[in-house]
Amino acid sequence: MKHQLQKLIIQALEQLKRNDQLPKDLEADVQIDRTRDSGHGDYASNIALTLGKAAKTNPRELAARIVAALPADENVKKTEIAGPGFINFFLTPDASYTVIKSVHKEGGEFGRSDLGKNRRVLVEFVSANPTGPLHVGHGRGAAFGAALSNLLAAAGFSVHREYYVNDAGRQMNILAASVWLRYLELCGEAVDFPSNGYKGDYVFDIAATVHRDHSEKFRCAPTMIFNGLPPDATPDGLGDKEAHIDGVIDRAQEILGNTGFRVMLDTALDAILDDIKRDLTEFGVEYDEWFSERSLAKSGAVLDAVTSLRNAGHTYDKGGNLWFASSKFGDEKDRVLVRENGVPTYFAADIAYHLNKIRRGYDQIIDIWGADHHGYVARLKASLQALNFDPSTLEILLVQFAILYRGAERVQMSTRSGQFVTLRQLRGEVGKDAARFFYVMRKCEQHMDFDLELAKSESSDNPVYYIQYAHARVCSVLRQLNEKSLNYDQRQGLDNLASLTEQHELDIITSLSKYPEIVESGARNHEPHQIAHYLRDLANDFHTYYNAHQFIVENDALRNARLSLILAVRQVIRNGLTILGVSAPESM
RNA sequence: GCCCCGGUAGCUCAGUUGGAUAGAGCGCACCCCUCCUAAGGGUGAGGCCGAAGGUUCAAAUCCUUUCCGGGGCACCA
Repeated sequence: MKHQLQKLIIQALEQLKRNDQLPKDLEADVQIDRTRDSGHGDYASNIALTLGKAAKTNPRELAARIVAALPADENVKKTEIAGPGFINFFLTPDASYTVIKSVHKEGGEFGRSDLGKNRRVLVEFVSANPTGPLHVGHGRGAAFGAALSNLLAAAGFSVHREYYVNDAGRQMNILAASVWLRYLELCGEAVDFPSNGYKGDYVFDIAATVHRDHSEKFRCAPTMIFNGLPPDATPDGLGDKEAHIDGVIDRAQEILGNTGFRVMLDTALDAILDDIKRDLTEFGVEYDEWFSERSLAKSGAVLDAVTSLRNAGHTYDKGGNLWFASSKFGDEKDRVLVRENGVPTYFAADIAYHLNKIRRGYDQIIDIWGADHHGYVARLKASLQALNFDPSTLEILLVQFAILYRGAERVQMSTRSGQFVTLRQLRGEVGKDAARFFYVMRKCEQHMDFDLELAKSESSDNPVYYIQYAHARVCSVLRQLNEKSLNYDQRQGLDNLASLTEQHELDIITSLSKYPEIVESGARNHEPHQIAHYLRDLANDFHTYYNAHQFIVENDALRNARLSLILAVRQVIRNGLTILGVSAPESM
């Protein structure tokens, strides 16, 4: 409808230009907005206000000319000029009813748009290090990334969902060493567990797997490991936990050899990655690809990336390290690519990864990161720019942590102690649907309070419940219909939409017609929360209607018309919830 | 020191990319079931859009300055 009105105005403007009532070279960006107040009609355009100056006429007079030049349209009942020069459009009732027919005809496809024109988008999200289970911070990235991907797909983009597996690097080595030490404990050795090691219970489980499969093959005396190492950090501030754990890793690699160390690492990686995959699947989050960091190093892509930067003349040696002059491209300072020991940094691998993404030919690349990584945005974009790629093809969205509350009380979390709230625990407590919905209720970069009590409550205070209940209620009405030995006659319903004249009904029809616009604007702005808020409003419209009117009435035509309307509501709720990854139950 | 995010009703937040009289939920005060789920609905009170300048026909929205919260970074992946 919006686009249609836009066309009408453009035609009117062309007409005026031909009549020399407007300058020929006038460029106009025709905006059509929904009115806030129904007294202002259904849609409004501010075109006369924006063109007033360039056309050297006062806006109201210009508006009058545009209206006079406007071609007739069967959907437009009348136009009015209002306020400082707005053109208000009033639609005919028939035009409004069309949306119900569209919903019935298009079903699950209703609301889809071709905004994306099939352009290929890669969305990378979660990508948590496989060093432990996902926690509630990752949960928000997962829910947001999945919802955004679905939303982009609904808006006509061809979406590729990807998880970057950090299966190389120091953190994995620390994990492998941690597993080994726990394994030694299982063998009966007494170990001073490093303060910087991974202390979660899952490390014991992995160690037990190693012990079961390899018995005591990797056993050695702890003194062989710890003698002569830099001391670990102590509570009084002495020692160095980083130097200590690095020492432990070196000893582990010496004592176990490559293959033995690899057993620790791979057993851990397999177990944790499997767990993460299962966790995400249960959370309703699916991926097209799990991209391995290790594969980049193996294929030489990391060294290629470094070489490319060097050949482009943007690197230099200092203090034994190879630096990238990222400050020339907007970063606040230069960054190390390859350390003096010859090991490329995580950053170098990240550059290689993004070059790989670009070479795969996506029109747009979206990274969804935790907000704690925001310092990396500038340097990564700098690297793409240095290699002559357009940095705007890469869009990095930062997701803030969610702070959990139980009622008014803040839930404490601590990664250090290994006692964090996992995503799995959260799902167990509030359920998948509530978790998915609550996570995407806010803009991603906004801080969020997640109230566990509210998420669990079965009342109208809880928006998930409220929306799902509206869906279930429609289903319930249909069951009632059957109990009264009546059937829904779609044909008759859609032929009698004109009998829907109650204000509640007209309000719902307006809401339904907004859905495609919400999908577009949500996709354009990367804001799935728009869908969440929209569904809340639609559910509210429905419950209000339900309370005010009977649907199962004597009059066949009216009854079927009303049923057509509420079935359309059910369909749109279902479509919206599907994008958010929330189920639409038939009964509750 | 630098960077990011936020400041809108008592609370939690929307606000259609700058539009007409700033919205919703909760909470509060009243009210509504012989009726498809009261797991619901209605009415009302409640606002200097943090502050000050600026940009223009028009600013909660854009720019500058400033105040107050929250988070992050300072050769670690």
